[in-house]
Amino acid sequence: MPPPSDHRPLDPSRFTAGLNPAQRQAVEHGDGPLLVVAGAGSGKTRVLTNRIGYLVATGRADPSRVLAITFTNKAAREMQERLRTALGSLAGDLWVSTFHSACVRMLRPYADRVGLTRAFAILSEDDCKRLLRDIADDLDIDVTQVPVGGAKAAISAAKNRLVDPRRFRLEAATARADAHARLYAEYVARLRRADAVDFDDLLVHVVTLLTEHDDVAEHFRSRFSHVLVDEYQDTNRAQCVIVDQLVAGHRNLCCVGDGDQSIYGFRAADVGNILGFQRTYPDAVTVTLEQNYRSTGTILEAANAVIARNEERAAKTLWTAAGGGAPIALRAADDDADEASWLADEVASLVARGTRPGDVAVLCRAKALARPIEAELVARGIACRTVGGTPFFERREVKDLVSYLRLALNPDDELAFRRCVNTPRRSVGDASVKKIRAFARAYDLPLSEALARRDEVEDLPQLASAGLGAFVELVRRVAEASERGGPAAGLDEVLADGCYVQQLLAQAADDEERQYRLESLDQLRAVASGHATIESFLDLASLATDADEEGDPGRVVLMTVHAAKGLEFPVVFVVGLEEGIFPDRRCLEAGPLEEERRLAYVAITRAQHRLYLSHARRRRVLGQPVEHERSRFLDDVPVDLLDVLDEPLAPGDPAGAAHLAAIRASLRG
DNA sequence: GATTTTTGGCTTTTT
DNA sequence: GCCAAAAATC
Repeated sequence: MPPPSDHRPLDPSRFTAGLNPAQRQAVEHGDGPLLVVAGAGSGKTRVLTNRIGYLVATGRADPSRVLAITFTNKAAREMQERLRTALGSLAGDLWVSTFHSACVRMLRPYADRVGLTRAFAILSEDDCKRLLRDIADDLDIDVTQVPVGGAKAAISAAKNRLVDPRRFRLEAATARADAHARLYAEYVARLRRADAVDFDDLLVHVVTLLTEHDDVAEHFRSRFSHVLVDEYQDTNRAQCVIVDQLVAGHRNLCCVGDGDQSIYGFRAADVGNILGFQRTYPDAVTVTLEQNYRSTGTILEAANAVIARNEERAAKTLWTAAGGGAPIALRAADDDADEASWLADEVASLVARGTRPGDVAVLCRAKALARPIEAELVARGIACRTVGGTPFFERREVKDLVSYLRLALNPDDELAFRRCVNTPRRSVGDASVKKIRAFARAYDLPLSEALARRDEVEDLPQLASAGLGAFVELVRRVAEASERGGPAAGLDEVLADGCYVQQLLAQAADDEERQYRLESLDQLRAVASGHATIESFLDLASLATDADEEGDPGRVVLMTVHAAKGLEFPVVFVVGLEEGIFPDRRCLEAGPLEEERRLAYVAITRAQHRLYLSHARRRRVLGQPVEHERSRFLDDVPVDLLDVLDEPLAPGDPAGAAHLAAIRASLRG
């Protein structure tokens, strides 16, 4: 007798209905490695989601043994939701998450294997840099010669390439690299001592678990029967090893990606992973999705023309069944202000003709380029929002309060301690903190122990000692309250006497800021109350980013091209298309521009119906106006696709300018 | 020890 | 041109 079931049996055909042959092949593929090379807008998310649904519906996979990896938390949430709709209650058991969240889940139970406790803290970028600054100080490294930002980037790249401090040191060829090597070694040691990890460690430690602890590796290999990875072109060495290790037994691996959209090389992403997939898995089936369902023929033709100039790529040409559509508007502005004002005019006119502001996106190479445009839109009363401001969990007031929870969980968390020990003020200044730290270091005591024995610290002012007493007591109460009522109760304990709020409001410049800060606190409390334990709340706080926020149909959205990856908009403006800006100056100096070109390709392929491109002859960079030629990527777009607004095709060529002016005059007349 | 002023560094891009 | 950290001052 078949087991009783609460829900109707799922019909697998619902996951293949309406697919084109290539999509269907990918969804129906049986066991073994599968690579889906999916051009922009070719329905790759749909394929991935339907494949999971199909595996479950045909009974080939138990949902609780499927691991799906996405690039952002938002993508994970969306896929989770789609699957929940399609699979009903069955979807609840699926693991859909980013690499980093999945690694946290895998690492916590086995933290002791890599020298951590289960309660290890995940440090933010800020915390890491602060730690590096301390280390540089102790090692007598001059941070004006070796900026910590650069050091952090170098260390991060090394970790993602699985280069340990020893090898890093051997490969260090310059004085700066040598300084980085010394910082790296000490940084790793201190993180471990602090029972803390940075983002990259999440991957590195899981690699260690999977390659050096056979029982753990075995556990996870049998834990998951199918592994699916989205945006595979942006995986790095560490992530690649994790995936390979996880599927080492069954080899049920499905990777989806597009080498042409690999834009995270600076974060150690390695296009080689996707280009070499077939070499790693010689029996892999490769399915290529070339039909685009997103953009007009004109937009696609422009995108193809731009990307075709790259040499390191798998040949692939997107096509669409849609018509040509409107030409691409190209605007040459005098300066950044002119560009902003033109853009605002265009948006206003689009909106007047019925376009919803939320259907319009403005994309730029770097965040700073969005500022003048945002200012202009606001001045014109056009609602907009910029993705990538200070993320919620990086806001001062949020970090202050989260630090209390971190300390409640781990009383030895020194970075959290320094952040909130004197916030609100309790007469424990820098000098007193230094004394405590020196004391702890001298006797090799953990922070909590040093605090308990603060009477033995020399020259600790009476006031500071009393303040520390009150502080330790408060943290104890926070821990207690959190134990009883979750992290929200812990936060309430911090806020109970009102000192923190009072000080926060006193420091605010105006009422608007006060309002904003109070809202942050409310939101934080709301988020915290959704978690039963400090641990789960802190994991979220460490891994959440503001790209996770939902769109608003009433607002034009401004963002970087990186932030726009995976999104689509009916109307797209790509601004700042200038040599030195896009492509970026450093990349121009660094050599081949393949990644910059891919970035341009990603930008163009976000557009569904209308695409606007612009560049400014003069632009303020770090305050000073700088002259820029227009971007080479503009010259790659076939002229017949363009509607040139106000611009001679060859800048600085008087004949060309006169020629076009004549054409325009004749058109007007 | 706290508050204000000054400097300096920085901008690619982010989980 | 902006922000954060160091220095100068109260």
